[in-house]
This record gives sequence, structure tokens and C-alpha cells, in this order.
Amino acid sequence: MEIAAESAVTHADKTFFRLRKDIVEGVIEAGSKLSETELSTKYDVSRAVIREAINRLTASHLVERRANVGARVVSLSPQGLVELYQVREALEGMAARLAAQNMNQQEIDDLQGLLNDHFDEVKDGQRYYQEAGDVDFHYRIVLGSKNQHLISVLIDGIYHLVRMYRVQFGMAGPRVTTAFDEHRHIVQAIANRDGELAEMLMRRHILYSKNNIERKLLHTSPH
Amino acid sequence: MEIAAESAVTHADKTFFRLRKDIVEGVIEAGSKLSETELSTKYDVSRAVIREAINRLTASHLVERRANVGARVVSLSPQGLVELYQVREALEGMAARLAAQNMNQQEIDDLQGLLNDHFDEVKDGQRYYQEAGDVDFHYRIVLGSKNQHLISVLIDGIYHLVRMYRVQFGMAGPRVTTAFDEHRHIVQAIANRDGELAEMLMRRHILYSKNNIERKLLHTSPH
DNA sequence: GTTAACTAAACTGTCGACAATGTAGGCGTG
DNA sequence: CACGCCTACATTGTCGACAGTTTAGTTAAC
Repeated sequence: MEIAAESAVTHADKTFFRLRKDIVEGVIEAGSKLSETELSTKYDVSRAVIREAINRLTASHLVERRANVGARVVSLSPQGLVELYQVREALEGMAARLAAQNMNQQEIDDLQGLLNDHFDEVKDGQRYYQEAGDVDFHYRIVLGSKNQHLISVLIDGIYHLVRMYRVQFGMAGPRVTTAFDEHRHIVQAIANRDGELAEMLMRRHILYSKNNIERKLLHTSPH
Repeated sequence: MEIAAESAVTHADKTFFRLRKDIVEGVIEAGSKLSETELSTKYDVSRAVIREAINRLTASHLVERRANVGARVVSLSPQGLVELYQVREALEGMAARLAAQNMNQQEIDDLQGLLNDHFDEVKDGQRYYQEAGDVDFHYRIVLGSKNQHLISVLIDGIYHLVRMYRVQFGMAGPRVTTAFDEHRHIVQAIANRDGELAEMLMRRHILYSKNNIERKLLHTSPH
């Protein structure tokens, strides 16, 4: 699932990844306080390591920190989700535009291949698609932009928050076949080297996805 | 110049701001190594404080770090500048769109007022405009988006890098009156609550600005 | 009973020392 | 002379202890 297996060489790295996982998956509750001493005993490392991990989480917008008070896991809210998707729309739209310029033929072919695999899955009625497949698709386009800023802001930052919303608000649902068609059109535009269209389609795709999630939010109790 | 004077309560805060200033303004050379021990004696704080400051700079993309090796100030390159402006275009375009939705009448009036002040300056032929005025204009629109992610990514991150490029490649130059007209049109679109147009105009504005800077880069030796 | 000042506990911020890792220079070998 | 190994040094990573700040609880005054 991870494109390039993130290699954790230092203790702070490992602790950062563990903490992030626990936060994204809700093992550590959204909005809860992160006590440095408590975590340091729990993960069996010194407070300095915990502090560094927390600082990195703060940079990813998964944690908020106040001087002399402490760090809390961010709280999730419909408002926050909307804002997140607005940023996603802007950045991934640009990523699609740049991908149409900068992906080489091999990468485009691979993307087509990925799509075909998805098609088989959708045909077989597998639910599996949504999570891993969707993530993979978006990753490739972002990486295809070849824009280092775009890549790091999305992959190191925003995507983890998106996944946190998905997991904790329990989105798995449908929109599978619809989303598949949207993906197909985006790849088509990229293959045609039409950046303008690719951006437009990607923005629509994310907008629809947002609306879909929002709709669910109103039907399930946001808790 | 700073919208809200950033209040540094802790030593790490102050050191972070001092370091950031020195990096952006080139006092610490782009691409140079940041030695923890050296900085800790120079700024007269412990290494722990320096480490925290460096970590935050890493989050702002002003510094790059490799485990067990150390941190370096980022290197500036035409390529990097282009990528930066692509991200800016996407994010500030979205900011303008949202500002048209979310700014209240008072904020729009103030923005108009700011523009009038600029007009007087431009009329008097002041060069002053470009730096402070331009920054102020863009800040207000970003803040007007009321989108917390957008605000922090741009203001805490990207803008400092932009300024670093401006300072170190020595951009001061013209484009004053032209840019002024572009600003005027953007405000007009926001006042009309036309988010679509505001986004388009902002994107053009930034694109022109990028082209202008790129043109200069080819004429001055980038060193 | 309510408010305010004080006190103590718990937590974060900072420090100096030690451990682990990377780096450069010298040495020997082919 | 070139290459690789080994040693000594410099730098980053990690730790435990202390200092400073916030917070909650208690007491006293009105």
C-alpha cells in the first residue's frame, strides 16, 4: 500500500510512524490529549523521542500543540472535512495537470494497467477497490506530477488526515463503479496530454467524493 | 508586515524565528550545513532547542534533514522556483475562490481601502509597493478564505520560501503598475462574489508573476 | 455560598552527558 | 599507485535530571 516503504532508521522515526498509525486508525482518540510522560512509558522510549515524534505530527496537522500546555490529537468535524477537501481539490487538480505534462509513457501505461485491474475487481463486485485501489490511483498521479512540494504536502500530510476521516467516520461504501469511470476519464486525459482537462476532471472527481462523504455524514451520527 | 505578530513564548520559538529569518535573508547561505553544536553556541541555547527549531524549519521546507547526517538549508534553483509557484497557483487560486464566498463586507471594504492606498503609492512612483504591499494583499485574501489548512500551508510554509527566492535572487523590480491592475480586478471579482472568476484571475496573476521572475533569472547569473 | 489568593502536584521546557552513527585520514597490502 | 581496511574524530541520537509554567484543589475572607 505504501508506495515506497518508509524506512525508519531512528527511534524517533519508528515512534512517529507508530503514533501516526494509532492516531489515524483511532486507537488514540481524536481530540484526546497526548501526555509526553505517559507515551514515553507506553512506547518505552525517552521523552525526547516522544517530543520529536509529536513535533512531526504537528507538522502533518494531525496534532495541535500549545506552548506549556501540551499536544492534542486534532478534532474531526464536518467543517474540517470540507476544508480538507477544498485543499485536496486545488492540489490534486494541479497534480493531474502536471502529470499530463510530466509522466512518461511507461508510467502512463502502468496507470492504464492499474485501471484494468480495477475494472476486473469492479466487475467481480469486489468492495476491496475503494480503499487500496483508490489510494494507489491518486498516489501515482501525484507522483507523476514530479513536483516535490506537491508530493510531500499531499503524501506526507493531507492523505493521512483524509484516511483518518475515512476510517473514523466509517466510509467504505459504494460510489465504486462511478468513481471508476471518473478515474478512467482522468487517465484518458493524461494519455492525451491534455493537462487542462485532466485538472478539471480531477477537481470534479474530488468534489463528488466530498459530496458523497458529506451526505453520509448527515445520515450517520457524527461521533 | 506580519499580520499577527507571532508571539514567541519559548526559547525554541525565538530560536526558530531567528533561524528562519537568517535563512530567508541569506545570512545563512542556501545549501549550507546546519551544525547543531555550532548553532547552539552561536545562539546560546542548548542543542535540544536548536534541534526543535531545525525540525520546525524542516516542516516549512526551508531545511532538509537526513538521519544521522544532519540538516542543510535547501538549495535554490530555477526548477524549485517553478515548482513552488505551481503550488502557489493552485492554493492561492482556491483561496481567492473561497474568499469570494467567505469574506464579510467589512473585510472586502478594507481590501478595497488597501488597494486605494497602493494606488496613491503607485501614482507617486514609489517602489515600496512591491514588497510589503503585495504581501499584505495576498495575506488578506488567504486569510479571507477562512480555510485553516490553506492559511497555514501558505503563511507558515510557502510564503517564507517565496520570500527567500525573492531576497536571494534579488527581485525587486517593476511589474508594479501591471500587478496593481491585476489586484484591482481580483478585488472586483471578490466584491461581486464571483469565486470562479476570482480564482481564474488569481491564477493568472501568479502565473504572470512567475514568468516575470523566470525571465529575470535568465538574465542575471543565478548565484 | 461565592470569590480570591495560595499551595502543591503534574506537566512541559531546557539542559548537559553519554551512546551510536557517520566521516576522514593513515596504514598496509596487492 | 590504487584499493580497502582500520582507527580516531566529529556529529547526531537518546537519555535522565532539573527548571519553569500551568492547573487543580484548599483555605480564608467577605
